Amino acid sequence: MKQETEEQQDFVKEVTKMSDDFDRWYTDVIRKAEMADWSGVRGMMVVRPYGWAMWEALTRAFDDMIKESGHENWAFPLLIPRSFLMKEAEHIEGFAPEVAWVTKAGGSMEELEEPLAVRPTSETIIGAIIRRYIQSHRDLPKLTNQWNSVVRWEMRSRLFLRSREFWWQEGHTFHASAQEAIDEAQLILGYYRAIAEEWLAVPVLAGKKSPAETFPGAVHTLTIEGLMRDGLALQMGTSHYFGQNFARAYDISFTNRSNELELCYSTSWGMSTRLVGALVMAHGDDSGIIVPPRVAPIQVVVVPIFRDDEGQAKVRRFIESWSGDLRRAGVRHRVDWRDERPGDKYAHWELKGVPLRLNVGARDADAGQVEMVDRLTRQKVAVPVAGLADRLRQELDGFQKRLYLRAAQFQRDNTVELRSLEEVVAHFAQKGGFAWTEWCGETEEEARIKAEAGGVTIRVIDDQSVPSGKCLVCGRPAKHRVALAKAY
RNA sequence: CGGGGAGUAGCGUAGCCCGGAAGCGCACCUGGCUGGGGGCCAGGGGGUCGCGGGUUCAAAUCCCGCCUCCCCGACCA
Repeated sequence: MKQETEEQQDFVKEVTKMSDDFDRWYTDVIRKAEMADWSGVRGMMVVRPYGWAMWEALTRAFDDMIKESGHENWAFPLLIPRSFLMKEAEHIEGFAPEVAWVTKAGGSMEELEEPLAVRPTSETIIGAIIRRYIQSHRDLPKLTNQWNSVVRWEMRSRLFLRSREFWWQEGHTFHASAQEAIDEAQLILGYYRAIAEEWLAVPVLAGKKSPAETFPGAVHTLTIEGLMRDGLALQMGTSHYFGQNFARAYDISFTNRSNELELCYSTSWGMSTRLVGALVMAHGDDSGIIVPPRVAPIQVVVVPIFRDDEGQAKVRRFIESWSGDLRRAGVRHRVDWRDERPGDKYAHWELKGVPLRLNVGARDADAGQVEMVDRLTRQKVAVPVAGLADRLRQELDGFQKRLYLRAAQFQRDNTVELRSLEEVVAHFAQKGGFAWTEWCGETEEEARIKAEAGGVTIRVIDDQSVPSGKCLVCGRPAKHRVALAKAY
């Protein structure tokens, strides 16, 4: 009895193993890595510096991309009058269940004349406002974006993946032609793909969503879907083409070259702090998370090893002789001078997913080298300090690539080709991952898949390839090649 | 929002059934030995037992209400 208790206590000290309980592992690791926490306000998270820094890396990367293609950042109101929100019927119907309302305000809690919605997304308020700035085709395209947080009254929350408040960017663009807007949505999807694959090292499937999964009010929705290590898919960014739906609802029109009044074509697109959760779930292992170098707040951690004051001074001088080079070379690094044992520090930084660790002791100082340990392979190699900064940059680059290849291999290993609903049901009863198949395009058939295969949905439609076979459900000629998965 | 479980020091928990001095492990502080993969010894500090009310001589423990968290569903970036 006593032993059992001690074992349990020993166990809880550690992070839950990923293979034992993925959900518990996920929460444990995010909290122990000091990325985020629950706040005490139901469903609302606090993002801690280590997690926020990863989001910041993504925001900088994406902000650069959209600025390059002419987008501008705006700030639009947090609160949206009910009347604004109500104008696009399909849109409000889609969001109604998860909107939080402000109905009272001021010291005496006076009832407001008109309830204000806390934005769940800003199509409506931006639509209502942007019309003032658009008169002529010369005012188009209007390419807006804002970095903000939004509130959705979710019933069930998970750190980063689903919280009642989350941080994101929402882009909203207005164009003079349908084709231009369609191209815009596609352009942004490409950016999201780059963020996922080149920055987060997560390979994704990209394509259209099925009508049932299309954003409320959109003509079509584009998505990128990544695969997490538990076999569930995760939507990592979406881009919507609205046609003239929102322009019609909000009367956003312009005078075209022929001096006729015409409704704008619009898009919207977003990626959120969910991506930080994606990084955790796509790369983590039993030791903790693994952060892709390009978004890592700390790319290289230096662990000094010494016995006494004299040894410490020696190691310190040695580290100082090259750490300036790392800084100048843009290698984000930290020297861990905490008064802990080396083994403690190793475990600590592995949990936090720092890609490279340099162990540096007196012997290394004498030899003019450091011991470099890789978070992925755990292999230790001696590296001379001459040219260290360049070497580390190469290593980080290689690490980023290996991390991507590892995730790509995982995706390949967990992707199958299926032909019938029976096969789908049988497959997803056993495993996760993606399953390519062909579908007739009917919403009822899609609903049957979801119902019979326990929540399996169409994640993406691959419009590039032409289907040759029959619908997996009804057997009629297929219209689309689609990837199925269980998803978050 | 429906069904189930839980909230005791920073973290993880015992105690609750059967009311009667709030304990343990980790973390933290001090000193010492240590130091190349989670080390050891000694001493020490830290608690509105989630919040509010009730029952009782007495409540962490029983009763009522609320808040928060976890799991399962329906909803979802």
